[in-house]
Amino acid sequence: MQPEYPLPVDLFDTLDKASPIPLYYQLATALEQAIRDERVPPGSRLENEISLGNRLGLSRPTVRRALQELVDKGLLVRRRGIGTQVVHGRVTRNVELTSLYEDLGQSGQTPTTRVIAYELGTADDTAATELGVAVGAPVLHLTRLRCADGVPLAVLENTLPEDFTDITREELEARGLYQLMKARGVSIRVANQRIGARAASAVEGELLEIRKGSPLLTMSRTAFDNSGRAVEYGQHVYRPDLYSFELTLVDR
Amino acid sequence: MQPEYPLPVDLFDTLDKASPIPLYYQLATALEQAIRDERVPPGSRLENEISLGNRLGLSRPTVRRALQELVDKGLLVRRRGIGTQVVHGRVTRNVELTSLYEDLGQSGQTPTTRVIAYELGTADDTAATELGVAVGAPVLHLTRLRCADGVPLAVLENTLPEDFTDITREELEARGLYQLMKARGVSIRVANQRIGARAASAVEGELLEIRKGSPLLTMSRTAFDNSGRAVEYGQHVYRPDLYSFELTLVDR
DNA sequence: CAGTGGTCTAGACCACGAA
DNA sequence: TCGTGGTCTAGACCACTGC
Repeated sequence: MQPEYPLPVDLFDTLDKASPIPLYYQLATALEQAIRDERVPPGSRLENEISLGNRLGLSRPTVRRALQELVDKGLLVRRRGIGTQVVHGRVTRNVELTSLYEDLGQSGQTPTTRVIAYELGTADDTAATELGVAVGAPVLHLTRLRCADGVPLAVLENTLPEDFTDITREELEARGLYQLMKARGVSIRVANQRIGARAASAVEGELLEIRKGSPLLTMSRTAFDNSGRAVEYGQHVYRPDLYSFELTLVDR
Repeated sequence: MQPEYPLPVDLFDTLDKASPIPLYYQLATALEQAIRDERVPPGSRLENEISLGNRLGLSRPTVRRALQELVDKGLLVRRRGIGTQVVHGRVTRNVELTSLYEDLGQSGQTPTTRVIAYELGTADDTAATELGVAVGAPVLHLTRLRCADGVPLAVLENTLPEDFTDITREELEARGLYQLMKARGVSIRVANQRIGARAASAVEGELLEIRKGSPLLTMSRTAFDNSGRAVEYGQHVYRPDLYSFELTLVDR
């Protein structure tokens, strides 16, 4: 069996039992950073959870919860009777429940938005089904062009329920949609997405500065807030040379 | 506050404490089925976890774990001080760690496979990086055409490490790759995927019976087994009119 | 056999939201 | 003030692995 890798104790000096941040989260974050920095090498076998808990002054369930977080992110692999190992190979980021606007900002690009259409209308069949409102109910229709460092990247079409009609064009050009919704006390908890591809229409080609008929990456999404209500339906298209989706799948 | 929805007790008659199947899993499965069948209506508020545990003869952590499974799947939403609610709106399936072959079978279609290329070769730069082997190391290169009910659906290119060279063309035409690997004692635990789009090449167009230059949905994936070793690198292209990816994102 | 992770219990205290 | 979920503890038994 592979010998266990002694986790540097100083990794966990940052654990603060008085902090409002949960202990399992503090531990998971510290360990994740150590793995990403390769201070804990790929493939190495970690110390068992009981002994780790003793060294850290944490109970076993707390340690387990921290490790499970990293298993779910695809960074660790555990086997009964064997132990816990760091996955070989590059660790990648993941599709998360963030907006494109924030994603771009975090990857060092400057996002800008142009509002193409902004209209109070009524829900068509698709929008009504996705948002769980009646056909013909008042909704807000948005079409935005999102650019990164000035290069057109995506056309974002969204339908929102009536209570977001106080969002202005100016706000939409300055911030991401999720930020604006959050500022109104609505935070997104769950989203169902479908990712596909199709050819660009003439209008899409013009907006994205590509030829009509070229491939587009498509994503349609319905998002729900923390009470389970549908608060957004979107149909987005992306330039595939500039954007793609990354995700990590874990068997559990 | 919304009144709580009394979970039908008979839903949980199937709980079997003697079964080797974990109790939290039995409960999660039973409840998921009840939600999908709308025996528990969308938006309804569930009974609190303590009382649920008492009624079922389970401890609170066990009940919590079952509920958390469904939160992670996007079926439930929980709020402190409020309670647990079923998400509104359609419940969708998810991208899971299964092969296309199994996916098609489960959705009632008949998958078939034609092996286009089968060669023992050496790892190029990309494959070596992804699989974590040396450049020039012996690997198995596969190209397969996957059809559903006789209609060409995807071209699957894969690179496997040396120890899978006993997989035959005949096996590949009869089963999915993951099934063959599992039969050899290798089960896939983690996979990193990137989903994008591009135009079809002439060869791809011919295989998939579409025009050269039409849009393709692309997926590249590196998969790891339960010891964290990379066991597969694949570059797949799909006909976007016949295939798309569904996923559920949850904020945690 | 000894060591590992997987499951389960019984209870405690806390933070948040609603009444 | 009360009920809810969120966190944490201390311990138990089991299943699987490798020696």
